[in-house]
Amino acid sequence: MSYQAPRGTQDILPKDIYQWQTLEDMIRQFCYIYDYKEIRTPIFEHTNVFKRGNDASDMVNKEMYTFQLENSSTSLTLRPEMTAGVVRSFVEHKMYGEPDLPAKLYYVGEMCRHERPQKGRQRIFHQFGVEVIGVKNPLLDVETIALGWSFVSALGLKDMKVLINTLGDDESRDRYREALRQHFQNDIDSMCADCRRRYEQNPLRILDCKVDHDLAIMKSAPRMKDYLNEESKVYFEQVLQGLDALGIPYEIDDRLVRGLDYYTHTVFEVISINQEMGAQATVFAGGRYDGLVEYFGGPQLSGIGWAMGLERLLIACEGEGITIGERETLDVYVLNLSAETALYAFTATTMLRAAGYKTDCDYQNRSFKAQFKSVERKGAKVVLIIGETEMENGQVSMKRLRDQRQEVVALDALIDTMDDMFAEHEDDHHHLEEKRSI
RNA sequence: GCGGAUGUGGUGAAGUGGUUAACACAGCGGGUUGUGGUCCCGUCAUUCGAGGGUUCGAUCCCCUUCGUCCGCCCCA
Repeated sequence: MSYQAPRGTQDILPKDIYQWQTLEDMIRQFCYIYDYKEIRTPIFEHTNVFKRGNDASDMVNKEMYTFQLENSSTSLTLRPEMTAGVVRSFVEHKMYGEPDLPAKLYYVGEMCRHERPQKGRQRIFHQFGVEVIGVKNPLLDVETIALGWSFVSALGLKDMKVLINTLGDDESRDRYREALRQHFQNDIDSMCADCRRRYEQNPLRILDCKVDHDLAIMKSAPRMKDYLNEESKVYFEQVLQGLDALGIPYEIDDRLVRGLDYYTHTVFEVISINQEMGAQATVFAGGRYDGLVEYFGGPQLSGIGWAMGLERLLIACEGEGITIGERETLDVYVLNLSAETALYAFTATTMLRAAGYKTDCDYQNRSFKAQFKSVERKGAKVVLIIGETEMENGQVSMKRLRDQRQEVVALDALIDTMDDMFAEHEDDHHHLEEKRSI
């Protein structure tokens, strides 16, 4: 093999595409009901859209596909996430000036991160996500979570868990970060290398260290909730009350801090506890961001959003034995018996297609047997058999697979006969209506 | 970025330093010159991820490289 797709990327082949199409259809239906509008932003942005001065996350600092064209001084980056691009767009198009805020947006698209691939982690992967920007109301935190939760529930996923926490506002978080630094100050040198790094970059992440998890110093570490100011505390309580009211189960996890630097207040992570998930169990996750709109030059408006890894969602579905979408079938297969009748058969095929019947035929002059196997593989409901006799008489032989009924009809009467035949059976009829309505 | 496993036809897989690379499924052809799903027969990898090296000779030994899988890290 001389050419292969780059590491961590994959082709989604026709045999699997129905899953993706079904998933995307469902996503659009859900967002339609919640009155969220789709937004499509560029697949690359100016690097500084993602790389913002204070950002210490690995995603931004180590995993971005950043490039610069030879005769240009502009640095561009393939998007590793959508939130930054969406907020940039929100500000650039002054959506904050539109009536009926908040802007309720959703997207589906591929993201690029230069990570080491493993189960549930690829270099190009698909995310479905929502962003609600312009109004700060705990009910919107609840609404976004509810949208995602009802979506995964509608798919039939049961092994799901909502973990939630609050980081408070900037003031609360700064005070907490300082408290953590002081707490670990004397012991940090004896802790693991990762923790020493986190101590500098993001002390909050020390708390979910797996290596040093059992140290006494961990257990005695200060808790976020003790550093929340009144406003932050009330906000979080209102979010939880909303979730209670909707009957969405959750666990408060005060070690949940999230990796992206822009989060404030609510942060959450919805994980699958299914065995098949491997090490990457987070299906969708997100939080509120108070400072981003302003960062991009807009007014001081808050937003909330989450992103869902669609490959991970499919793994979770597979783990729970959920199949998405149905096998495609064919209305008619046109079986041609000789090279001499090929054009006649092709004409019949074209007539059926023009009438809205999903039709395919043979292009290889294969044997009767081989063609009939195609009929089965493709799940055709009706097979048209065309040989020299039919052609000479301007007819076709039409066989309905359901009851093996076969008749010879004039080519001119083919479509009428098909319509009658399909109308007899309710499922077939339904199928026909669907086709006709296109 | 670190660690471990792995790579033979469309698929699932045997295999050995020595000339024709098992077997099964799928495909295709035929038995049944025009009615399938069963059965029978035939056919189907100058080639063992790629590139180099050792050797009289390498799919099997060595090196490099690429991909895949799993874990760490990180994240969706």
